Amino acid sequence: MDVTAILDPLNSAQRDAVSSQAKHLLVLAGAGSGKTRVLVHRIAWLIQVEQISPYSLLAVTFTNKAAREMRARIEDLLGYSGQGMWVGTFHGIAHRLLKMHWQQAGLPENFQILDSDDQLRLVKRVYQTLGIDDSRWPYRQAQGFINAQKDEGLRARHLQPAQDPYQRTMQQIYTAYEEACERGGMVDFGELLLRAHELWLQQPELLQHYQQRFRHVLVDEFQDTNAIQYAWLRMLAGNQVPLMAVGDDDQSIYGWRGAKVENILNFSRDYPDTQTVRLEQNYRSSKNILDAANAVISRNVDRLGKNLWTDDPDGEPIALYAAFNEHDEARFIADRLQDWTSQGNLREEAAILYRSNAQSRVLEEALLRAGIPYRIYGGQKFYERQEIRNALAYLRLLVNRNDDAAFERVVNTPTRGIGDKTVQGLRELARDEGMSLWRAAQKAVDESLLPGRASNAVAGFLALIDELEEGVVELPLAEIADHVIARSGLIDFHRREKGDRGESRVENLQELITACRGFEPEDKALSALPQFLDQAALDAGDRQADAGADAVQLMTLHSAKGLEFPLVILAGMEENLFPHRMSVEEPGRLEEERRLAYVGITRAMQKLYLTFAESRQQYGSESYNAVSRFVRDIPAGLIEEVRLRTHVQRPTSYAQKPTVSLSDSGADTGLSLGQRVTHHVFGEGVVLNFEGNGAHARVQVNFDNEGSKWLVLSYAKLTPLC
DNA sequence: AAGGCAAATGTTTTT
DNA sequence: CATTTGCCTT
Repeated sequence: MDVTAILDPLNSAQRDAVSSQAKHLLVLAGAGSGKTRVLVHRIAWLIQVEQISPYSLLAVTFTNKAAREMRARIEDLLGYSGQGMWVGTFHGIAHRLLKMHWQQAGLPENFQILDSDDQLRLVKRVYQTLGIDDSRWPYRQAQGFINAQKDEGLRARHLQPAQDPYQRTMQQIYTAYEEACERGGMVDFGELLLRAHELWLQQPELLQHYQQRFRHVLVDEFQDTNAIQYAWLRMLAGNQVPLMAVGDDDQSIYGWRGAKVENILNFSRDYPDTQTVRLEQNYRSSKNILDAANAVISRNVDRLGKNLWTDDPDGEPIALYAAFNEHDEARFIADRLQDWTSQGNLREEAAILYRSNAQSRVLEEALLRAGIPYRIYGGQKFYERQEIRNALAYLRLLVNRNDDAAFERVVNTPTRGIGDKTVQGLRELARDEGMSLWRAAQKAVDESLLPGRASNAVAGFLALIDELEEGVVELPLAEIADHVIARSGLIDFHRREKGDRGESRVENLQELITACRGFEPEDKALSALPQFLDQAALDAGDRQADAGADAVQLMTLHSAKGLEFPLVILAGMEENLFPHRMSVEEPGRLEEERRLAYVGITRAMQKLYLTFAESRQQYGSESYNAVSRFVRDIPAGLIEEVRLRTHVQRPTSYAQKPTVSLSDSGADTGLSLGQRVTHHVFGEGVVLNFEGNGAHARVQVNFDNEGSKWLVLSYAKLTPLC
C-alpha cells in the first residue's frame, strides 16, 4: 500500500494529523469529525510510511469496545491485523505489565483482580475489623473515597493527616483496605494503574526497556483520562517517546469518575513541541442538528473553543414533543418509530437516548405494546450478575484457595448452614493468624474450634471445593465450568428460586458455559481458566449476543458516546431529570450535563426528536418539571414543535373525562388537558389536571417557571394559547 | 440459620 | 415505584 491510499480519503486537517512530523501531536476532534479514522490512518502511516514495526506501537483506549473497534479498523485498512501491536485499555495494558513483571511489582504471581462488587465487600469487612459505624459513614462513601484517591495517584500514606472526622475516618479505612488487599494479593481497578505507574517509577531499567520498545504511543478519548493515567503516560513518554492524544473537551462526561479535561489543556504545556490539529468539519449530522448542538455547547464557559461546521444541507427541523406524561411520551416515540420503519428504514438505525436507566422501563412497555423489537444497552453487565459472579467465585477458588473475596461469596451460597456467626469466627481466626479464610477454615475444622454443626458444614464446604477440582483440571474450560456449576449446587439453588428470575439465572449460567466454550486464551501454553477469570474481571461482557436482529437501540446518553444513528430521540428533556437534579447546583457539574446534551444531539445524523413530559412519575410520586434548559438553548428557528394533543382526541377514558367536564362547566373556557395557557402572574404553562365544576372548578397548571399550581378557574384569568 | 416483612433509598459508567 | 437493606420471627 502506498501513501495515497492512506491520505486520499482524508480532508486537509485530517491529513495534517496523520502525516505530522512533529514530535507530539494533540488532535482536538469534534463530534463526528473522523476521530477514529485519524487514529487508524495515523497507525497505518507510521507502519507503512515511517516503517515503524507494529511491535513498537502502543494504542490506548478507554473501553474494550473501542479497543476492539480500533483493531478491526486497522485490519480493514492494512489488510492484516497489526501483529505484535499493543492495543488495549489502560487497565488491560496495566494488567498485562503486572502479569509479566509480577515479582518486580511486588505481587503474587496469581494476584486477583477485584471488581467494584468485590471491592465493596472488602470495604465492608474492613469496617467490621475497625468497628466503624456504617450508618454514619456509608460503605459506598468509603469506596468512592478510595477510588477517588487512587484516581489521583494517592495512597493512604500520601495523604495529609487530617483533623476533621470525615477525612480521618476515610484515611483510616483506606489504610486498612490497602493492607487487606496486600495480604490477599488482591488488586482493584485503580490499583492496576497505580501499581503499573509505581513499577516503572521503581524499576528505571524496566521503564527504559519500554521506552526503547515503544516508538509511538497513541491515546484515544484523551478527555477521559484521569490523573494517574496521564502520569503513567508521561512517565512512559519521558523525553523521548512521541505521544499522540486525541480527544474532545466538549465530550468530557466522566468528570464524576475522576476524568480530567485539564489533561488536554496541560498537554501542550507539558510537551512544548506539540502540534495541535483541530478537526472541525463534521461528517455526521445535518446542519440543523449541528447548529443546535453548537448552540447548546456554546453556553459553556470552560471550553477550548471549537466550532463544528458541515457542508451538508439544513436537513429536517428538529422536532419537539411536549408529552402529557411519560406514558404519552413513550407512545409518541413508539409511533414515530413505526413511521420510521414504514418509510423503509431499519430499526437499528434509530436510537432512544435518555439520561438515566430508570426511564427505560416505560419506553420498553410502549415498544412491547407496539410490537417494535428493541435492544437495551447498559444496565447490568453479564459478568456482574449475581449468579455469574457466584459461579466465577467457585472457579476462582479452584485456581486459588486463598481468594478470600471468592470464599466469602460462596461459602454459604447455596445455603449450607454456614451463617454469619460462623463466618465471623473464621474471619477473626484468619486475621489473628494472618492467614486466608480458607486456611483458617481448615485450621478450625482440624482443631475443632467451631461448634459441631458449624464444623461439619465448613468441612463439607472445604471437601466440596477440593472435590470439584478432582479430575477436572485437564478438561476443556467449558467442561470445568459445567461441572462446577452443576456440582456446587448453584443450578439447583437458582432453579428453586421463585418467579421467573430463577429461570433467567439458570439460563445465564448456561450462557456462561457457552462463553467458556468460545474463549480463546491469549497464551495457549498456560491453563485457560486463570486467563478466563482475568478477562471476566476486566471486561464486563457488554457485547450483545443477539446482535443480528434488527432492533431499535435504547441506551443512556453516556453509553451513546462514540455512536451515531440516522434517527435519534432524546427522551425526558426536563429540568431535574436532564440536567439531573443532583447536578444543577454546581456550575461545573452543570457544564458536564450540558456536554452530555451536546453528545446526545451530535449522535443524530438525519432526524432528531426531543421529547419531554409535563408530568412524570418519579420515585412513586408525580413531579412536574419544566422543559430542559438545553431545549431552550436551541434557537427556535431550528425547532418544530409537534402539537398532536390540540388536534388529536385522546382515546383513553381518563383523558376524555376532564375535557368534557371542562366544557360542561358553564361557559366554554376553551381549555383542555395539555392546553398551553398564560397567566398574568405565573406566565406560561400547561393544563395538567382538572377537578370540580362551575364556580368551584379548579385546574392544575404546570408553569414553565413556577412549577405546578392548582388554580380556581373562576378567579384565575387563564388565556389559552395556540 | 433462614426466610419474611417493614423501612430506607434512590445519577450517569468503565475498568 | 421498585429494589435493596436491616430487623425480627420461626
